[in-house]
Amino acid sequence: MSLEEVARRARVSAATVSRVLNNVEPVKSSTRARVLKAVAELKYHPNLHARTLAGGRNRTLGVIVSNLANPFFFDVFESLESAALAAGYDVMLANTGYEPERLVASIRLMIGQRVAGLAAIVSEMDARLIRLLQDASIPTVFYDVGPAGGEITNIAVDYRKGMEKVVDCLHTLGHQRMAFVGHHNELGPTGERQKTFEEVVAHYSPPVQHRTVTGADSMEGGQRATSELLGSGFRPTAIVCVNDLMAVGALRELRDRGLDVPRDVSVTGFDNVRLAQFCSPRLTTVHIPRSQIGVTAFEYLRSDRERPRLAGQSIVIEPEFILRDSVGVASA
Amino acid sequence: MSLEEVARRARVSAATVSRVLNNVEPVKSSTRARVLKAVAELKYHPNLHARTLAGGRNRTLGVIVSNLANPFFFDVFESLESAALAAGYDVMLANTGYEPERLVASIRLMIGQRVAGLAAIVSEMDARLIRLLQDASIPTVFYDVGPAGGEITNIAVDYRKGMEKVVDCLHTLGHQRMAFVGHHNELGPTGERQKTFEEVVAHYSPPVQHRTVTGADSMEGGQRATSELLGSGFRPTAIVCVNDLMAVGALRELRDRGLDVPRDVSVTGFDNVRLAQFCSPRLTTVHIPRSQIGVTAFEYLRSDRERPRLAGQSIVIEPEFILRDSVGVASA
DNA sequence: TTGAAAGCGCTACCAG
DNA sequence: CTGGTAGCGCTTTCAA
Repeated sequence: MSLEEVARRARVSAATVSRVLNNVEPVKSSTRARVLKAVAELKYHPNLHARTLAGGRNRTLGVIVSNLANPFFFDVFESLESAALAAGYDVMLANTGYEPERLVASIRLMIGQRVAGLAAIVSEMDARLIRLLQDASIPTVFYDVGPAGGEITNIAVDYRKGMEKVVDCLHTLGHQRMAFVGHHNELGPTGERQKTFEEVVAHYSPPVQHRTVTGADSMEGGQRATSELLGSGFRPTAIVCVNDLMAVGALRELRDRGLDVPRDVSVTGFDNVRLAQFCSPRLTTVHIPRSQIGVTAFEYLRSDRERPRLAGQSIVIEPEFILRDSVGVASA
Repeated sequence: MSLEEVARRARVSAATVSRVLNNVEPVKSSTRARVLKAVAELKYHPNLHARTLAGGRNRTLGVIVSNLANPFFFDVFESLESAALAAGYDVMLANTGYEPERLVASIRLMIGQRVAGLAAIVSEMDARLIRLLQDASIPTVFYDVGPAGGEITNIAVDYRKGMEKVVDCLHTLGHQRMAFVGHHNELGPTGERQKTFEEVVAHYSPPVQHRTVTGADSMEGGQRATSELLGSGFRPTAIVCVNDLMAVGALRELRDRGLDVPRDVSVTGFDNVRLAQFCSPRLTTVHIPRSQIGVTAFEYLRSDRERPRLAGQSIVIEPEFILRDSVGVASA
């Protein structure tokens, strides 16, 4: 089933069918009608591969994320996608599950598809892969891969500031024994949160005791890490989690051990995903404007109108501390 | 950057480069090495559109889901994807957000891409769209679109049985005033759950009072629907939710109103997503084997080995009732 | 073991 | 307003 067959049936040339399908250039309406009729009768659907090959153009954007099961990534994707759709772009999504091989495969796929732009919202990006993308010379937006450079745009969130507020708040409430529940991936944004936590905590005097544990980026991971933490004998009065998802896991573990939040232990999350308001107690967290990230990424990827090329520049987004019920004054 | 250029640099023909890249047919290893070297130096990535066009074949499967923000859909997708990846297929994902236009667009996209198979895990599928897919003659697996037919495979879950267990359990515990929190989409699986609820509830004597409200398929939707329910003056002792996500929203609303679960009101979900064990109280629900659905869907889509063509047949999956903390005996 | 050439289905340019 | 035709980049016979 091809353009050719439609052309034959409508008794016109392939060129004309193409014009009708892309409604471009003048086509007599009677001809147009005849073509459309043939298209319908033959149940014809243009082959997108052929179209892209011939046209050279490509209105498809690629998005790669680390963990779609974490609402943070989904929200960023969703806002980027709807902005793109509204502007007439298609979006391809790839999920790596933090696995380097899948990241590589996804990048190759996107390059092979000759996407018009790529948003890499992943924390496991390494220098080699960045090079790969640069060499392919496809417009790329990264999320927190560190210093941008060349044709690369980098969107960063000022995690440090957010994390400082969290720890300061806890310290002010009298917490002297804190723990950090992070996840396995030390690179990128989540690693930065952990580093910041440890640095900030180290500055207090009298000193604040602290300890760090890690787990998978999931509710189960948060629960296990918390279990390990508590099993180690350390008795934190506050647990700072790398994100909301893991914080919900921490909440579960604490409850299972008969500990009350926030009376016995305070807990904080990060991201302010919707779940943070639906768990109980409601999570104290740091809001990261995910839809702003998605929309901004798209704005730097679209190429129809002239956009400022921020070569090597990083755009920084400010997070916002949100105090809710999961935090209270330090217990004995 | 094309095959041609690589061929030129390696001083071989395009055909040979193609052979090396697809490692097929005999190629002298010295030639192979030369080609690989040229590929690396040129940072060449084959154009997948050209490849698909020329080859005719296509190892890409399409998956369309209604709401990726609901873990149910994500879980099905994920298991299907990993089965597919392991078997050497690529997977394209499209999310409709329950919007009919996006469903149509997604289907057209998949057909245009000439995917090797399509899994439509959506509840808003209508007869017209099913025809569209049939006409495109692409192997398709539907999720609960009702009676299958023609080349179509349909995977169904015996919701009725699951819902009966839920209502029976509640009735046994003495609940005489029940409410159903459903979502806007009356078609497909979720509509069936609602219908079943109403039918089962109607059978009891003395009669069980009941009422149904609906909202969006999200935690917020569940909260709002519950708010509307309670605002109407009806005082259910048990709230049966169409799925876990909305049940978590119901939990939130009840807590906000100072009602204790399960002491004052019992709540049930459906699906048994991971969240059901991480909220509190833990949700009584019905387990739907999502990974089984994903894997099964893939098995009916793969075409390398001969598979039984279940024309017009429906395969049925059994759900399992899971009693947890969100249910208790009826309050006064 | 390798090369030449014929498409795959479509768009875009050039005539008419 | 419409048709002819040259590619787009790759795979795949068919010969050599």
